[in-house]
Amino acid sequence: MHKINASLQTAQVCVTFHCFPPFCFNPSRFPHSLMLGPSGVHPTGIPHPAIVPSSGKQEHDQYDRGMYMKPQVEVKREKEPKKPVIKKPLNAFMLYMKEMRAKVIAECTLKESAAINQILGRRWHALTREEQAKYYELARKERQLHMQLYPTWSARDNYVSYFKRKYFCTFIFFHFDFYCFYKTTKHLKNKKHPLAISTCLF
DNA sequence: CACCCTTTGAAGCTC
DNA sequence: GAGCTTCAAAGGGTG
Repeated sequence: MHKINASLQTAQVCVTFHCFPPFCFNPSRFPHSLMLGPSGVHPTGIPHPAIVPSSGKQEHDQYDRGMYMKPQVEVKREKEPKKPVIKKPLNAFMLYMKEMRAKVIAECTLKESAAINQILGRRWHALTREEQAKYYELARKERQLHMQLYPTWSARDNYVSYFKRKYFCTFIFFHFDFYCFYKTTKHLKNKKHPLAISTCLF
């Protein structure tokens, strides 16, 4: 009927309701200030990682200049072209991970990204200031390039605030409670479904 | 098949 | 402005 995933440890909350398709929560449904055309080519015509075809899975090559574009596979609507999303520029650690991941996989014969990232996190801290500086500089250049290509882009374009999530949860719980209440009272008149209490908790 | 896990850093949000 | 939250990448694991 419904599925609620709440990960407090990572402070990332995801709510998916299968029983109420119109209310299905999806960050991509929030408007983005800057979208690219179907070809994935930026209006400036300058090739960049942010530019990737709107269809198909994201590809990762050696210097993936399409890494800023993410096809909105979350939105499942037929006859509606999937609009690409301009992604955040990678920070220093992300650039380091991208470069060293293959090496760690080869060394440790691991494939699970969570474990690999733990190793990369430890190795990152083991780097000297000079070694880290190389990646900070790379990240700075990436941000500069990103800013040049997408001057109107903001990280908030891909940002779903806690308020929005909380507000949405309240909204769907209210409707879910109402649904349960309705289903219950169809058989048990004058008995309120206990789930209805959850609405008050928000 | 969508989401979790796991990391750091940048940027957004809230108070 | 401090402190918290989200999202960038990755891909095996999970429900």
